Amino acid sequence: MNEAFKALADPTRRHILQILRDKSMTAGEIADHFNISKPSISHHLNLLKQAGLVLDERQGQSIIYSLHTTVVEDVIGWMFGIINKQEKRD
Amino acid sequence: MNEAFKALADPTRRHILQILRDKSMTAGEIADHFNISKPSISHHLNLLKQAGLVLDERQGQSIIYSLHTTVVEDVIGWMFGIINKQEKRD
DNA sequence: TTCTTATTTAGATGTTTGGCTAAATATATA
DNA sequence: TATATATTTAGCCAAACATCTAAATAAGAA
Repeated sequence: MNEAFKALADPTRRHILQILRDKSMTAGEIADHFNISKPSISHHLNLLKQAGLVLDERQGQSIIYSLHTTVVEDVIGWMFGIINKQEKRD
Repeated sequence: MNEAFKALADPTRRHILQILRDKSMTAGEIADHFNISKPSISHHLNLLKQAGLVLDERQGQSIIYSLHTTVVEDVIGWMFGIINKQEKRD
């Protein structure tokens, strides 16, 4: 989950997740939302993928990225653990 | 909220939050949980404070740090926003 | 006031990160 | 096969970050 927290620390990467929330997209479509070079966006996508926050799938020439929510749920769980004082940790 | 996400990206700082979940502590007591110099822990505490994740209060010679959950709740809200596809953003 | 304890500030250093351009790879099409 | 399109990889650089030691500040005790 450390990689996920690190991935979430960057505003561009959080924005990518918000964009993917609405619909899955190719790397190029995602890049079109930013004033950042495609290689840089590709690098961000790779970090998000390593963190388990997105999935990628090649479709012809393009690679389609989609949200993967399992790890997000894990992070939410961790955060709730911080908030809920009464609940005893294992 | 960007500062909170950045603060959460570091494992030491997340550990500090977990420690403070159980009870508020002085900077020194917190530092005793780590093999890191006190100035470094002090720096982490300052970042957590800037991010609104902890509060500090002087009590005599010591400074007591405590969890502040409001921003954690905001972050959780953001994360839920990522997960819940159906919910339309404003 | 002087000494001790608790904590932070200052300044230095090595590592990580986010961005870039240029080159490489993968696929589709002519 | 040759060319075009989509994306990633490689290599570079400046800024940010995590850590350290030494010095400064704040409060209490002698």
